[in-house]
Amino acid sequence: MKESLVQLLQQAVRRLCDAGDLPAEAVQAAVKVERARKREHGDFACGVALALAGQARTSPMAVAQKIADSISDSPLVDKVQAAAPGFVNIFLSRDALAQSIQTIRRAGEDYGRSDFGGGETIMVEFVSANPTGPLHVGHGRGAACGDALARVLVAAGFAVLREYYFNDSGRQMDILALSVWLRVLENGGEKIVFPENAYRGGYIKTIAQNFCAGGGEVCGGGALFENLPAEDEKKLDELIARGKKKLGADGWAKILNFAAGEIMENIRADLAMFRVSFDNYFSEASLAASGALEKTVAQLKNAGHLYEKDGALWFCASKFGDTEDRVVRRANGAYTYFAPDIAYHLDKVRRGCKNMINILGADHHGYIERVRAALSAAGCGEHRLDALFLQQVNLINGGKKLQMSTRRGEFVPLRTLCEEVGVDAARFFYLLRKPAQKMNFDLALARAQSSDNPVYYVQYAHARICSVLAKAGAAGGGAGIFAGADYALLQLDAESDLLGALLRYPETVTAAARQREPHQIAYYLREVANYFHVYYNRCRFIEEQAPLRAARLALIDAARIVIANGLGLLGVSAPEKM
RNA sequence: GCGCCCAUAGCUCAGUUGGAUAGAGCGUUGGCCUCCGGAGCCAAAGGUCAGAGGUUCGAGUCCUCUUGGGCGCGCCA
Repeated sequence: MKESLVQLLQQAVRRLCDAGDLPAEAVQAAVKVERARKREHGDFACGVALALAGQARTSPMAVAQKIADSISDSPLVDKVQAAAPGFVNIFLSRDALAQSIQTIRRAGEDYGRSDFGGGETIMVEFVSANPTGPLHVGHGRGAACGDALARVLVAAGFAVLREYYFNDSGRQMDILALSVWLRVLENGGEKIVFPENAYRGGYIKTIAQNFCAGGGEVCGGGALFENLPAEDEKKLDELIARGKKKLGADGWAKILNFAAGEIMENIRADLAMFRVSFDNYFSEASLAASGALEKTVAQLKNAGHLYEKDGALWFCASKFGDTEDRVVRRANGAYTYFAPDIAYHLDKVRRGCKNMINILGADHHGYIERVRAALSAAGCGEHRLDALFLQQVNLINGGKKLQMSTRRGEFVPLRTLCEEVGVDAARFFYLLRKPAQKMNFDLALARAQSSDNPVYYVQYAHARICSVLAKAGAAGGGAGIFAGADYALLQLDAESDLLGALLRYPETVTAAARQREPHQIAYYLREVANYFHVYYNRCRFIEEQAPLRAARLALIDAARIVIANGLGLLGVSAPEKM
């Protein structure tokens, strides 16, 4: 549609240049057409005349008039007008509009799909919360956004892989094991001093109980808390060392794996509840186990991108665009988290991902450059790695702003939010903000305002349409309620507004995919719902006059399709009744 | 100190790769159901788009600076 209009305009400009009405170089002017924002401005508008006026040394209005006059007839176009200060406004023909209702209804569930992505593989990595605690409302943003983006990309013609990467090794996991172990001892009646900076959440106690119930045994603490270092983090490390000594490597691993397993299982259940699914859960520990980690380091080393300094092994990231070099292996022989991350992203490349999008919290923004640098160093520079940074979700508690912390046990579980307001409202709530916008979260407020959630406005429009269609079907004896429609009778402003919005759906989907901004779909749907509700109040659909009735029912059926498809992209249900 | 993000109505936020008179929800005020679902519709009030320069026919949007806020800068993850 847009393309053919651009062509019409270009032809007109060329004709004027050939005729000498415009300077010859005007042919090269970029002709852009955009949706008109106001009804008086028609359906599409073009601003070339404003740009050409300088070259032509006449007023923009005169140029616009010339262009409007020399546009050739087209079945698409009803009329073309020049408008101050120099826009060319295009009004589509009723025929073109009527046909588009049929186009939408024929496409049905496929309306809005495109091959914009050309079938290219793209991996969306999101959530990726470590198994140290349940998902909280901060993770919910990543889950809602990542899942919606993945759905949008699928609709835009990409082959999408969804992946969850979790760090199931390293110090965090030891702290988790320690936390559980101490709670187990506590259950056994021992007197413990639970460290301030271990995992304090109540779920740790539950895991400890389950561990005991499952026959897990642990040795007692004894002098466990004597002579500990004063500094908090050192204290944890010492407790971990004592625990490992007491339980032995196997005993420690048993409790660690049990805890991580329980938490991961819980996370998966929460994600399923939140209607988020992954093609793959990728374990960091598996990279070491499979030898991929060693292999990656060797590969970089052989290529001459690693060097030793102060006993540590460094990657010369600064040669590949990062601001400084980064440690890959510490002086104590342990790898940093960066090393497996390199191996992981090389594995993505190995699996054929030309494009990778990592959805990360804004606090990880320095991180993506170094991984990119590593990809270039490994000769995979042509594989594109992008990050979508979601700004922080702050927790508001009694008017005070806290940052959510799994360690301190300060968070609201995602599950709690969904139980309070429902999955639809929760997902829509997250998707109502663009990624770069920070977000404060107050459960009490969310609960109080849940009935104001615009999701109901959109769902209500869908349910209303279904209800009208059902009634019309019943009244009309069932079949054929759309038969004999005369679309030329749709002459209300409310009708052209609604239809105009419906026609914008496909480009809204590709824009959301291109800009990685699923929130655009949410705002678009609110607009469509608004046009529908206005229409609903403006006239009756189940009309006496059959050709008009059928046309109106077809139009709202098209609206039903768009709303259902759009909500589907957001992972929100489109109920027929509410 | 360096880097990234943000600043739009009383509050929470949109604003289509620069377009015409800057929009919506909530809140406030006043209207609309004998009729397809009132979780709806209509209207009013509410703005120096943080500030100052610049680019452009045209700037909330792009560039520079200033102010104010968030985050990051570890051989933590």
